[in-house]
Amino acid sequence: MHAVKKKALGKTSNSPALRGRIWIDGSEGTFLGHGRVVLLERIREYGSITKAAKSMAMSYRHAWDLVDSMNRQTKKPFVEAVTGGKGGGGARLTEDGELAILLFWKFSRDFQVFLKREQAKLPRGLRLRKTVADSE
Amino acid sequence: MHAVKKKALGKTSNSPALRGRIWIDGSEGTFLGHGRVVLLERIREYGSITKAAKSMAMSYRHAWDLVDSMNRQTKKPFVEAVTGGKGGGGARLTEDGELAILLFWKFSRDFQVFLKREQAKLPRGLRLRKTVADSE
DNA sequence: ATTCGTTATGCTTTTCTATATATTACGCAA
DNA sequence: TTGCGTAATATATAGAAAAGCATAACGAAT
Repeated sequence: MHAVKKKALGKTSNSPALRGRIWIDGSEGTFLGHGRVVLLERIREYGSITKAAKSMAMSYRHAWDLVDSMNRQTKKPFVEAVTGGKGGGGARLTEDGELAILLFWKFSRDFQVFLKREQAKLPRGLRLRKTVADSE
Repeated sequence: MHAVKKKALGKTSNSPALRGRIWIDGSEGTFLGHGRVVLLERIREYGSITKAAKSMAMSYRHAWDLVDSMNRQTKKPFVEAVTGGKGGGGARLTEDGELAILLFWKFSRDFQVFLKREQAKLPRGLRLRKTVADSE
């Protein structure tokens, strides 16, 4: 990471950063979230839950549970898997899964815009303590 | 472990719900979040970290850690505590703490508005499965 | 029939967080 | 001086989530 130095560091305090997370809920609770959507993208890319999980440093068990959770909550599944056969099988992203990805990223982009706007609204009143790391 | 589950009503609607959480970050990570702000309010109400924690079913240890984390990251502390004395001591919310509460709730209200607007934008395309009646 | 890589599934272990418990310090008041 | 209720701090326990591990089923290719 490259730190941009604009002026000499004086006694000015940091401006706090806004952060957030968003989800789409279904009948069992979480239905779509950042991690799940990335997982869907990786499944599309690799055609395999195993490879998708590995590419995210996630256990296969966890990845499978997430896929199963999504499939249980949709009328039409996002991922269709086959066992056995050429290459041992694999998994495929359905058209609905594709749309889900688009839907969530749209939501996510809107959210980032929201955070940026809120950031701009922050009053100068709130003074945070500086850190050593901020000096480099 | 009981097999009794909350009876699910047969919903005919399948519109997904949007959910989210927001935080304000400081030099050590989380600085302000929903739980921390409620804690500040309770400290103001009870004048005691112990009573505030109890009112939230939160361990004193955890509450103290949160207060300490906020105080470490602000230039001027949000909570001032005194040990010993009449009643054994207590804790008091500072003016900056008061402003922090207002600031966060404003952020939080804006976020709720955002979620409502996003909800309205949701396409009818995404079909979720209806709440599953117990088949056991 | 054997091999192969993946899905699917159960069980165990690790990890992280918060709770629970215990102890000391504190200072006013009786 | 003693008692009281709180702050402050250390250590231990519990619960949940994820990872790790083991194993069976599967079906095309060889």
